[in-house]
Amino acid sequence: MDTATILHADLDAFYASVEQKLDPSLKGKPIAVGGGVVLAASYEAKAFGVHGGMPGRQARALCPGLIFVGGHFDEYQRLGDAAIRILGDFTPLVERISIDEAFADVAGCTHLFGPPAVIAAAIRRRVRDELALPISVGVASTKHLAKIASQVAKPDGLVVVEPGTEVAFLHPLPVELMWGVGPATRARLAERGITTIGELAKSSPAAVARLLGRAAGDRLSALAWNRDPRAIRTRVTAHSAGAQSALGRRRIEARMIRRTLRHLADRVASRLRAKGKAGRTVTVRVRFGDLRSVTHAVTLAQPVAATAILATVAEDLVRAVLRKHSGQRELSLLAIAVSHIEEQPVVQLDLPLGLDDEAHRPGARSGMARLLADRAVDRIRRRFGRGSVGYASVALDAQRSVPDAFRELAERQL
DNA sequence: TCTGGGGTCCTAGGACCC
DNA sequence: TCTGGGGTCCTAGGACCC
Repeated sequence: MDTATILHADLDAFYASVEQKLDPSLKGKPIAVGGGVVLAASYEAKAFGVHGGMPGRQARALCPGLIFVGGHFDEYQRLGDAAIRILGDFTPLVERISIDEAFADVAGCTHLFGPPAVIAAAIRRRVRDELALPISVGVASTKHLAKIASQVAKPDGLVVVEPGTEVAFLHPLPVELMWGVGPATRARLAERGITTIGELAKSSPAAVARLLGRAAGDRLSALAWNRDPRAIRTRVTAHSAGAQSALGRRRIEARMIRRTLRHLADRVASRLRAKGKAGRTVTVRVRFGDLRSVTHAVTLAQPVAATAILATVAEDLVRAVLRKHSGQRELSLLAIAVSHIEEQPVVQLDLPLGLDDEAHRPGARSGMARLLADRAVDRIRRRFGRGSVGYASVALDAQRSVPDAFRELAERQL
């Protein structure tokens, strides 16, 4: 690894920066996107301890001058895409990892644009000039190190780790800057007196593996010596799709569970259908009033993409969970996820409905009929918008804490 | 610090097969 | 009577990331 051609580009406090760009009077002020829940905070707000996921009132208590803004979700998508496109003007080797963050390998384009550090500076300039947004970039020989470099560069900075200086750069830094070290791992390492990446590097890999498990131990030991060459992956598709809904604290009640699961199943299944996919494993998560959560899963013989079937399977799973935890009185969250996703060849729309065995049972609606009904709904929504048609009981449910537009920003390509 | 939503990966145990 | 090994799939839970 004697070249440093990997870039990691990361828009700073992205949603909040977009709001400050759209309304310059917000510049330099502590702002939070959201209302009941903080979806994103500006640096000025973060300085007070405000962060994403925090309840609005708690944020207001921490930061009395905090300004709440509603959120321009379409703008986030548009500007995020535009920033990634600027990377793409330099190289096709771009791996986007979220709406506001991507890796790029510029090894093949230095003859056109100059050394990686020059390219990184050009990218930052273009994002500033064309989009009026701050962006930090790290340049290094590996993805992981480039990512750490961009973190160190924040806000609105550039850090280049020259070949040969990697370990000297890495070792004084705290372990929690490593990808994969969160609160639990940090605490476990700290018990052993390990707080810097250098201290981790000097611990025996066997000891680290005993502490954190084989895979995590091996990986972190490799990272600590910058021996983790991962390739840029330009086409990454998700292996699962899910949706969840926080409920506050509600008494367990069948009708409310039904409605919530319908809505979640609709979100997940329509995404699958839009990509011609279906999944065999259905997992539900139930979080109780005491915030303890339980998952339950089933793998089906046939993949599902029909809303009604997914909803029914999910209801059965949730019922089983509730039977097993009959002491619980309240729910705080329900979630559905579908995995084992596979291509679902487009079914012949003109196939006679009676072909499905299920249809021979009196009163049963066949899987095929359900899929056809879903497709009709999908078409109407494409023409007239998502809210134009849906399950009536669900369409009325407008009191969700997070807007669907915000959820969509986090969805990954299936 | 218990607070939102969409994801990934790992571990461990059990079932089942050869 | 319990002795051996390897592989795959499934489920539940945990940690982590943005």
